[in-house]
Amino acid sequence: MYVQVAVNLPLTSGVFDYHLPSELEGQVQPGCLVVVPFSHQTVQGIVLRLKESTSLLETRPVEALLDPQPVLTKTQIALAQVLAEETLAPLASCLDNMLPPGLSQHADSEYSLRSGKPLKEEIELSPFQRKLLALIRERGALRGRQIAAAFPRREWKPAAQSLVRWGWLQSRPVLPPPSVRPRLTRTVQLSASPEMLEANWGKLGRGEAGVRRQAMIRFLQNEGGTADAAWVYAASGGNLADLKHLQKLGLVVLSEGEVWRDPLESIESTPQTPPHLTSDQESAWQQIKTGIQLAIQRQPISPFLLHGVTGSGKTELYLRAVEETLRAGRQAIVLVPEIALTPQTVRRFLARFPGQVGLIHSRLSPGERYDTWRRARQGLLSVIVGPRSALFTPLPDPGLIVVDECHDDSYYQSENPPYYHAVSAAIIYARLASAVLVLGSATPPVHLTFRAEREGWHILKLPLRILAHRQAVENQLQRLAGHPATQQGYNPTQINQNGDSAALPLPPVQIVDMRHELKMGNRSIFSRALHNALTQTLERRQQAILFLNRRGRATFVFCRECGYALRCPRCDLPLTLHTDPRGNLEEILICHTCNYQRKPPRKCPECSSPHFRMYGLGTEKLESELLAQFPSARVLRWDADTTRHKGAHDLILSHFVRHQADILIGTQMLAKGLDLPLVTLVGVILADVGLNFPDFRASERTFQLLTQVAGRAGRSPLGGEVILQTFQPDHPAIRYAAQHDYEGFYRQELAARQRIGYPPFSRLLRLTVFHADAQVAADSALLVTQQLQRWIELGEHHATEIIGPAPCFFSRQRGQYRWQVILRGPEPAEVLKGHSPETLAGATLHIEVDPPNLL
DNA sequence: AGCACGCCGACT
DNA sequence: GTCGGCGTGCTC
Repeated sequence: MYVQVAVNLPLTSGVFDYHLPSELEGQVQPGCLVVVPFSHQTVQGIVLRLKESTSLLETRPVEALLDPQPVLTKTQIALAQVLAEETLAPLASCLDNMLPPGLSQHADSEYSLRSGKPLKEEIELSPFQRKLLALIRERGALRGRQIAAAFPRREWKPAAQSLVRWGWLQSRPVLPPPSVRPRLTRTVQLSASPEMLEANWGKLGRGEAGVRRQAMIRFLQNEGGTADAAWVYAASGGNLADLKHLQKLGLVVLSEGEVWRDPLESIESTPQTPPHLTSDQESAWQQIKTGIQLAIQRQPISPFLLHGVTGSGKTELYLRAVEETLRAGRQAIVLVPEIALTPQTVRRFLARFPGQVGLIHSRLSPGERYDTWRRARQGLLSVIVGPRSALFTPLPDPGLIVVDECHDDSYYQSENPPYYHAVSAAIIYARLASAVLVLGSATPPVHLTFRAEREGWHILKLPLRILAHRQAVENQLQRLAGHPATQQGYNPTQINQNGDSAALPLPPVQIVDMRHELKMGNRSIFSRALHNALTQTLERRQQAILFLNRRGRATFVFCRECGYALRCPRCDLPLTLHTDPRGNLEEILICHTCNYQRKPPRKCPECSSPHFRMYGLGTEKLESELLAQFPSARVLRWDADTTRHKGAHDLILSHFVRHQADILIGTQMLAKGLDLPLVTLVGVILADVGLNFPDFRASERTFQLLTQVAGRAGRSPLGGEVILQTFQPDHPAIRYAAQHDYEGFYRQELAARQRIGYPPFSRLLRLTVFHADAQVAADSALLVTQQLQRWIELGEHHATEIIGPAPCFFSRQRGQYRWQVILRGPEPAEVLKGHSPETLAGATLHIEVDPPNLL
């Protein structure tokens, strides 16, 4: 019997045949994690399939089976194969990505000191070589991973290899065992009759040991005969040696049982009865329900795009869909952007399906993660809630996949291969598993709506916000009664009664033209309108949110009088201000897509204003300005800087929800699904920030963000308003967001994309070159571009064009300079078929298919 | 990921 | 002449 194995080496796409030794015959199935010899090393691998025969003359044997059960289902293997093809990532990286951290291990080398006389004196070694030698002298034999950890971001390999060559060190290949294991507990059972105990009492031992062992027996008698060993130790002061002694006397039986590490064990959840649906929800629900029933009969179901405004009750539909799926004996996966930012959604799943939910998040220990994964594999968990990686939980028969807030950036994996989008992966997985896919968002990505229209997906709409159900409305009013916040601003006629529930209009949005403010002599970052609204909010003792999307480097060049931002004549994307890379200390404007360059103009080309300059503003500056103008306000800042520590999210949010602060300043975290009842004012300090990012989706992202942020206001009977400050009040992203008009934005954005030939009217492939040396990065990018040019000509891919090379917008990350080349066309990945550009750059190269941004 | 193989330039 | 640089290709 032979097996086809994908070996776990990051850069191998190939599969290899091995034979099964007789002791493993019958044990190994597709999806099993095995250890195989590979060249001179030993590596992990995944069995893809069993084979009766092989075309090879000779095969090597599978060395070991690491888990008696398959670690991947057949559907997952199929998913990995499709994913590898579509993302141009090695198959090994796709398979590895599906295993829980700690289970999969990569082959490594272990370096240790070597006896005998080295070929070179110690003085002749380089300083770093001596440092490495000292480390191994101090700590003994070390694996490559450990050395890498000791010298972060340092090229240690050449030094280690030199030391091996000179005879100072020796290396041997090793494969570490999985670092996660099932946790076992020892249990003790009293196995002797009272008479037998009596007879053996004298043999328990003298002195303290005897006392301890007697205490053990008494404790077990009290416990009814059986107990956890840990409890026995605690009650008696004894240890394992004592128990072993008792076992020898035949008084107790020791056994080992497996326990699950369950992070949700201590969370109490109150089961909740499902609320009634509004008529919109009801009609959407009927369609999803039909889909789930058809999926049970293994009929192919096209995805559901659930477009529901903030607070329209999408989560209730997810809950019902899960319920229906579980009823059919299948399981469900619910993807959420980030657990820390969506605690309210997560809590509802825990409450509705007590004991059946497995929650995955970054704070889980590897052991907890592993156990959640194993319980899912066993069919002991039916609902998995988590981030994009939760999609790869080995459920036996997933019947439903929900992607909540499917527009969220965190669904894209950009750190390591495979570079994939969880929505694209979910579409593939749902098809392979005959599962229903529900993609929910208040602002579905343009390309998804486009695809939904063209491919005939089910588009479900929830255009109305649910205030709450009648009882909840009344409870809330009662709770707020007497609170100063309710004295003004509550207008009951705003609430439209609709059957059993109430719908609430979306909050009115006022656009404030900051150019006009400047003309009127107001140079503050607060417009007069926002200043007044803040004053009123504070007087009424209500709460406000101030939003400033200062993501990364949000400095850009535009005219403060007319709002004009200089754009690239070739790409129609905003130019970014830099110091000249040629090192002459001059400032220069660069297009981060095609590398067009020009000098910054002294005055605005549009209106000749001299106020044409770089503009930078962050949340910190905003906080100090706010405190200067409203000294009595209690201000909280919620951004990446203030949430570094564990639990910071919860702390800041609960502080604000309990009204221990009046104003919450934040970045895009504020756009997630928060329900903050007392917030009546949302102020967007500068809506333009994201607009001027040099990216084809800048406008879309700005629209999404503004729409989501505006949705935070007025979610209670108190009502609410949104003030949106901007230098470009006529920009479609801002205009349509202010009108809560998704359809309008979608149509105009689609037209704009078609004009400039960007997705969904073309596909993009991005090659990003990284190197610590700026010159090397630039040179390799050019080399890559020339090679692409040749491949395009050779393969006659005339529909594919090359854009760039150009430095990336974030031109330096973690000390590495970044350059990019874009391929654009109907199928740009075709150009790379049969080639491997990774090997020609002299620098690290990342290849992304359908990159969600070009920053 | 390693490591052998192989083809060029700088030393004995 | 050889030692060693790292580009290329292979590992069932």
